[in-house]
Amino acid sequence: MPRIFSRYRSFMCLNYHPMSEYNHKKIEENWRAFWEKNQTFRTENNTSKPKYYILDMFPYPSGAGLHVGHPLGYIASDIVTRYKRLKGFNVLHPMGFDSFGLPAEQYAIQTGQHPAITTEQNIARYIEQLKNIGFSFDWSREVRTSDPKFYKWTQWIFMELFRSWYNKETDQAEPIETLIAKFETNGTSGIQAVSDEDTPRFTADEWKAKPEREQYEITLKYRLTYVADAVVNWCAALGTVLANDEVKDGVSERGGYPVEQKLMRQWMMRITAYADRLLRGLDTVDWSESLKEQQRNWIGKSTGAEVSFQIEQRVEHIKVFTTRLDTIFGVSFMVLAPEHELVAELTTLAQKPDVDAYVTAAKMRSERDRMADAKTVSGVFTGSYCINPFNGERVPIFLADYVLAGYGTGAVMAVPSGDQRDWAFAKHFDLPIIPILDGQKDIDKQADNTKEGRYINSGIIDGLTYQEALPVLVRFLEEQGIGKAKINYRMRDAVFSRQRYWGEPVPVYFKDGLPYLLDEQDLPLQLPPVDKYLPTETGEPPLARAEGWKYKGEFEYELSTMPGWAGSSWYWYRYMDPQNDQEFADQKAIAYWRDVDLYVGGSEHATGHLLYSRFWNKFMKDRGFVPEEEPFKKLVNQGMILGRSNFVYRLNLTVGGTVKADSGLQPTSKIPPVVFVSKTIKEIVEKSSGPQSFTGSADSDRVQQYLDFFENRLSEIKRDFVEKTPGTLNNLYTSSSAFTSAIHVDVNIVDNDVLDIQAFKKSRSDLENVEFITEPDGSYICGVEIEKMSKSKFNVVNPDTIVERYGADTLRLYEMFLGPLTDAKPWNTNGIDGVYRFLKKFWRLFYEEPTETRPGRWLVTDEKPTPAELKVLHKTIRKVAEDIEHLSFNTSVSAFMVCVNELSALKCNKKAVLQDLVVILAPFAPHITEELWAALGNEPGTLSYAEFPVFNPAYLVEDTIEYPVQINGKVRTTLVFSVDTVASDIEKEVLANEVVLKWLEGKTPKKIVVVPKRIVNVVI
RNA sequence: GCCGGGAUGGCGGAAUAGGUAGACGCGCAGGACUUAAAAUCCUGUGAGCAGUAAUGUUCGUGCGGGUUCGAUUCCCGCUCCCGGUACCA
Repeated sequence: MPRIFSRYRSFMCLNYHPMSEYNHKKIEENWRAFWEKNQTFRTENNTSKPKYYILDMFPYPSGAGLHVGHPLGYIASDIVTRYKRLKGFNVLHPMGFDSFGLPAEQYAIQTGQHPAITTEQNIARYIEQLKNIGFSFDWSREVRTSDPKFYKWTQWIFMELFRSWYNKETDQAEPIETLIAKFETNGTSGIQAVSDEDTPRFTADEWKAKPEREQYEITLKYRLTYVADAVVNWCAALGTVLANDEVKDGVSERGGYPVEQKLMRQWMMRITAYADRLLRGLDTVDWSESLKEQQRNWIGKSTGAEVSFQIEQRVEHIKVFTTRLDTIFGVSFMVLAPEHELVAELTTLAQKPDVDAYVTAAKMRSERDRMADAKTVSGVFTGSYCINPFNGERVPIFLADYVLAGYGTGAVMAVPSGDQRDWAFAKHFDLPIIPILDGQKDIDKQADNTKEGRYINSGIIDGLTYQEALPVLVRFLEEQGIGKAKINYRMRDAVFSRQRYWGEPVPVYFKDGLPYLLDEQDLPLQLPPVDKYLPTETGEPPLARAEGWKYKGEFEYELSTMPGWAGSSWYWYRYMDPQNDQEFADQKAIAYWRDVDLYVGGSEHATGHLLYSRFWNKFMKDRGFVPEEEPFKKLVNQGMILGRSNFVYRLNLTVGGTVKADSGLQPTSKIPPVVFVSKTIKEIVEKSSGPQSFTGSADSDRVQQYLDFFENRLSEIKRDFVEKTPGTLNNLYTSSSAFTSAIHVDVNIVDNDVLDIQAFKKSRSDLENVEFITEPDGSYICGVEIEKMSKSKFNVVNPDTIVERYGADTLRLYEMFLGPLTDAKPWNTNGIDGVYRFLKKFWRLFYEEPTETRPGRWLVTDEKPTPAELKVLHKTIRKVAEDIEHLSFNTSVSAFMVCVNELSALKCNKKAVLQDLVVILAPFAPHITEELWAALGNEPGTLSYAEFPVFNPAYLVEDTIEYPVQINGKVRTTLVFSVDTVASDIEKEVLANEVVLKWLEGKTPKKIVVVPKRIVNVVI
């Protein structure tokens, strides 16, 4: 009766606070429903507010659901989003799904279920999980790359790429018509285009005389997307091309079938046209230096020269690219990739068996293996020679698999005195190592790539330095017509075809062997139904299975689909105007949102997604579809969350006994009991039987206690086993080689490395009757290892259980509290209680702790805050605002903790302080703050668009400073001085200090360093 | 192999211009409340040595050097771990 009364009273007395106890479940459910109903986070495309676009790399919706690694970046971006709203920005913060991909296709192959169905289910689960964490996404803008309404525009961009060429003169992409116009007026003369190597030269008249088909064929060599042969991992047994990921140690991961490198007709993207702009653009974006460095290295711009080596007694040349033209007189052999187009011609009859064997072996090795293997030297002599154009020397031509066909010209001029790999090759094949610079040292032991000194054995550049020699060499090259200065890029054109089902169909059909674009009104070209998601028996992609799938009922479609990165290369524009069916996005919306102000995602996308996106963006800018040269102004990589795997140790027991030959007993018929040993026991038993046993240490009593405990338990188990399974074969032996086996155990039934034994037994039917040898106190301690979070390692932690137990606010704070956003960090929930306690303590500033008989009273008053309270508040305002700007969220969480600790100590319940605190905490913990914001008398739901409190430095002014006083760099005491004390006065007082005098021992200090407002150091 | 990143107490981490190493949280230990437990609150907590204690002192930021009055921070040389390496996304 009294309980009901007081609850009723407290409810009536105040404007709004139905809840005096911090009930995260109720609070969070209420506010999530409120936001959804009121569309709190819906974003408009035109307001007078300044725009701010915060983007998360959208996830691939896998079947395992969202794990705690996913939200890390989303929480960070949501904090910035909510902060920017409080700062008066109109923030675009959308979410969607990169929903084409291999896992769904694998699943479809296994189950026969259409990938669209599983993808749909996975997305539904992701959305539910994301909504549970309280992100302020504008869900009305969600996109999915596998939705035909979306991929219609991916296909449209592909078509625009096909309709474009790259004009080096204007340094941008242009419609193919401008190229044709040039052909019509001047032929190929004066055309500076990025194109295939084998473009024919012709005059305007010749062009006009060509038949239409031939004209079209010529333009195909210029378009930004084109068909060419590219090397792929071909697995004949599976009838398909494999991702590098799916190849392990040269064989397919599934099934272990052989994989060979095979050339295949593929759609390519002429990203190399943009190499230099991709490089230059990096200087204009606010990304981490390491990320930019990775992209620079990937693009790999190198300045050098291309030189042609005439093949002896033949008309053909071998072209090589070198960045060290100055070493040309040191060339003692030539190395070609085994796939080089001239291999067959160069191979002499005598060498043919060796060469054939080598080429076949190289086909079996993946590109990465070939590059990674620097230790073994392998190669084969072709039997042919070429001529060094600088000195006329004969140069033997070898093949070696460390030279890759796709890089540069697929040929390398080898200079063993200057390049370690060439040096090793020369040693192996006993080829000459010619010194070329007097500055080279010890070249009989290793290569020396120095540019120091003057040239020797080097014909026209003998006696010159590097700087002097280079122009001489380039002039010679050009005069003799044997080469030219050239800029080379490591980056290659991107393969755009996938021999897969679950991707965007390419909007192309073939007529008389030539590719043509579909009519634009026929977009989207939808994925046709197929009976199976496998390649055909003849090795064609799955789309070949689609029956009657022909363009206009007549022409063959392209059968490959687009790669995973197609949709993600432009998706951020779709969020600006996601429903538009006339354009990929309305130009007005694009003009307003322009680019992404903050992009958050994993560093594993550094060279894939982020290069392709920049490439497409630049292309779209060239063609006038978008306004900005760079799409992502600022970018941060969140660190990977590693899983903390737990292990149980299964005792390796064998059933034994002496079996007489005539006994008829089957030794294998008895299964030993399954026994799990706790970690400490396992370690002690292992150590005590190992070489370094415990002897005479202080621990020896404890060790003996554990050993006795183990022996007793084991005897018990043996006795039980004998009783339950009578017979002669009933002895149990522990293995001496592998005492136990570590087995992954689901981390969700382990708490602080202590196993929930009951839950473990219940988790699988075969574990019901297992035995445990626990610690003497009855607990079972698990082993620990940090590894990648993955379902197969049973270390995936699902955010749902944490949200259920602690609430989304705690999850959000805890993920941020784990450490710096950009660091990789192991996930463990050991500290989560501390964050939860913090929220409860924060709540206690507003509500008294409830007792058995009555709920907690509302404590907040309208009293004027004291200077001490204002100091705490403003210190926190400054720290949190700074931290958010620097994306240092772990430190702001601890700043909140310090603030609440201090306000609790001051017993501060004043609205003037607490209301500001609610606002600055809101981006981190939106639910609890919405609740308290309303309880403080504000209109529910208005917190998201409130105003971030302004920091007032006046509250933080100090009039004294505590100086640490060091002797020889070690702090020995501290002294307090008023802020305006001059250095000489400080010095005087420091020298009079008794601690300092003690250390001086009567000597005069050598030096006294006084750093104003910082520190004093006395050097003795 | 190549490119990029990282390493600080028992654990996650802090020290944002080279200036008191270990903020904050977890864990642990002791205490208060309780029949008890949970929850909550209070105190202590890098390691060693000396001291009843206050305290003093030495060592200490992966390893080995260097620059500096002073280095977790800057430089040189290593070790180990992680990411990427062109069809995972």
